[in-house]
Amino acid sequence: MDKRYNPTEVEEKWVDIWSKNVFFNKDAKNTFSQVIPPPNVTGTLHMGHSFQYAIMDFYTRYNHMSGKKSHWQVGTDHAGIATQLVVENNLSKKNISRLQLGRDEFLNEVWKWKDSSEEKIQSQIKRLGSSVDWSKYRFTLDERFSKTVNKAFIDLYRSNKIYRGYRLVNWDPSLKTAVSDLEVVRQNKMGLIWHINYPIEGSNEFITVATTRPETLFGDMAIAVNPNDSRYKSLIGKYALLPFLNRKLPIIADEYVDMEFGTGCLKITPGHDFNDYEIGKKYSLHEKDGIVLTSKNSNDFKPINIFNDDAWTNDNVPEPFNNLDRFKVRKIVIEELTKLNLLVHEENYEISIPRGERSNIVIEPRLSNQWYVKTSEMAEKANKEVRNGNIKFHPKNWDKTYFNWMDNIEDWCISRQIWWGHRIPAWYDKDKNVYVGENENDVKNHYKLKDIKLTQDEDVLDTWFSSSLWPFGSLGWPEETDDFKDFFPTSLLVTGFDIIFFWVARMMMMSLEFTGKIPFKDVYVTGLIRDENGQKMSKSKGNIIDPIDLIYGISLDDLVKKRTTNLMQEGISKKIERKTRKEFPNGIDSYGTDALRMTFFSLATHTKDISFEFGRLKGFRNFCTKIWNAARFIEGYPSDRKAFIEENENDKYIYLEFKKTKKKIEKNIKDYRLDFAINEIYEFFWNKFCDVYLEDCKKSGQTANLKPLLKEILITLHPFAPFITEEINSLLFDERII
RNA sequence: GGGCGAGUAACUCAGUUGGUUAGAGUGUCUGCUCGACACGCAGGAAGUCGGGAGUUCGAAUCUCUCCUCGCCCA
Repeated sequence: MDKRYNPTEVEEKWVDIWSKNVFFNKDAKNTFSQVIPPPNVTGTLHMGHSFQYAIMDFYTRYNHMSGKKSHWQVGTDHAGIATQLVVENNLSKKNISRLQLGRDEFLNEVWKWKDSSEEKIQSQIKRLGSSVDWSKYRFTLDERFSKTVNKAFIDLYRSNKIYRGYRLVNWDPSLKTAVSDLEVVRQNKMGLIWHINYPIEGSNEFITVATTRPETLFGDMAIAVNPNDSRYKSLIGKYALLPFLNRKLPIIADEYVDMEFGTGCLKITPGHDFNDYEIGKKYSLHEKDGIVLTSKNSNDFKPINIFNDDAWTNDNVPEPFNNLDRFKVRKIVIEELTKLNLLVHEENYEISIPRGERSNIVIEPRLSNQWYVKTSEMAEKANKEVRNGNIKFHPKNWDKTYFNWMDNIEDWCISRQIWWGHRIPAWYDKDKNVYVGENENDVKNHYKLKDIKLTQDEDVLDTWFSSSLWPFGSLGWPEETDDFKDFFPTSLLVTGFDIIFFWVARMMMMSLEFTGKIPFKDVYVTGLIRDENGQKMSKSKGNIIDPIDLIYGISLDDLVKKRTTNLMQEGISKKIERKTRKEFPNGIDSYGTDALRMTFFSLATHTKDISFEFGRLKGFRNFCTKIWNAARFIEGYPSDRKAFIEENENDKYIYLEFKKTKKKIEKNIKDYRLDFAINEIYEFFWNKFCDVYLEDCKKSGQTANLKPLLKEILITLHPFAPFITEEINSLLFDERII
């Protein structure tokens, strides 16, 4: 054995072996299975991925070594909006726009990007030593998985669980697509609230409304007050006149209005506010000849839309306000109201601004046709499985977060007005009738259509729709494949708390819907990896650490270069460089994958935020060296003994300790406490095996047990540190652990 | 407004059902290049466990309350 352990050299050797050979207990009765949360093909993997993959690989290896047929399904996600944006940004650097290229040409570009990103991701997964079967690799937009997605959509549609609806959605005006509630991030900020006078018809009086969005007044359809509000009782039933347009707005009374808020009078703008939409629907507001009417017939409800898809004002807005950006309109509206003496008051007010998760632009509620999944019934079924304990969260407390959302779940908007994704399998005739099916022929057969012209829906599905099918789709569903039969439902899901709603909950709903089974039994919810100061790692903060750099090490200059190239804001690069040079004056050392893995395990505590610590990484690198050196020492005491035989007090002591340690580790693994487990093995190996037993063997000269004991220890240690254990095992015993 | 979580050694964190002198890694201090290992060995310092009150023979752990910080939902 070399005097010093050289992790990268050894690891590369095993990476090569493990990525080509699948270890598989093919005749075992018991199985263990899990699916990878497919990483987005937007670029490369980060610390969070390697953290979770370490845990997944641990359980795959551990279960394999326990004799189970164990399978870890690998794959990647097309990540619709995210990937499309990356490619669009790259093209815009060359001054090419998506529209210039056209749909097909643009998609070609995205596929090219996907190929290169996929290749990087695959090699990273391999480099971490992940024990997956590459022959079973799936991509969410490959032909087979697309069939799964289509089938799911069609089945849901034909069983009335998907519908198309014209209603208010979260609209991203820069991406020009609808996004789901979950893709909207709220930002609280100090803003302004304006008090505006609306004249009362046939009098000199005014009614004063308070609003944070004066620019939407062109879409106003009513004024609402609380029926118990004595200030306004006399006005109920009268009309207010909308400034600039003189549209007659009914003054309606509804308990919904909070008397304490603003003036106690709300302008109702059903086309541009979710709460107002509900009120508008309740009273079926509709405009006729400049008068807004109410009715009991919900079909009458017709909200007024004042924006185009880019959130510029449309023709429902008069001169000089039309064809302008919404923020400009706001400015002019305020100016003109002031001129008319209708602006009463303006004050600071804390507002909550909805922004697009991806684009960061202010989201505009917008009326449009979209596809929805009915969720309430599915959610109830999923909840039951959690309540029954058939699906368990670890740590348990996450079920509260889960229920908090599921108990208030809304229908899920699944259509997106982008190009990269699963095209919605729906066709329209010239009268806009909808036909859903696998393809045009299938549609014509199913609906018994004659030779009429059909056009396919332009939209694609929300990425999370396909992801929700992943646990069974990736295993072959709807085909009854061997993998599906053997490995579904899966045993375990390892994922971050940030996607419990996006993904975990939706997989449960879809899995129960299509297979009648739960998708997984245990959900191991991990925290999110932060930097050493608990800060979220991000390019703009300049605190990103690439797991590969921890494995191989990186020079200071290269690290600075990596952190400062391709920044969105060029200005911050100096600051990032200064910070980086101060924090890593000598760059980053090479630590090796085993040390990184073990660090992750020790950090896998039950907290939400996990600060990645170099101190700990160093500690585990030292541990690897310790293991190597102990083995090197033992190598010097050849022995033919195959099994450990208790011959003296020292032997009795260590073997008992070893048994106790193994027992504790097994319990920790069952409880999903790898942080405890790694501490147990660390403590045993260093403080008991090395410091006590080895020293004692040196003194007594009774060394025949060293090799057999080391062999047993290597096996226990293997899922924690697969590379070094496999290497030592092959050097000393000329065998393979796995 | 509703929900969840955090505050323990210089730093980052454990502390699993309340039980001897509160643990780990890193850092730090002293001494050691002696045949596995200086990425090491031997030894040491370091904590009024956010504040206050209570329950208990006994509280970092349970209860109440206050302070500070974070996240999620509306």
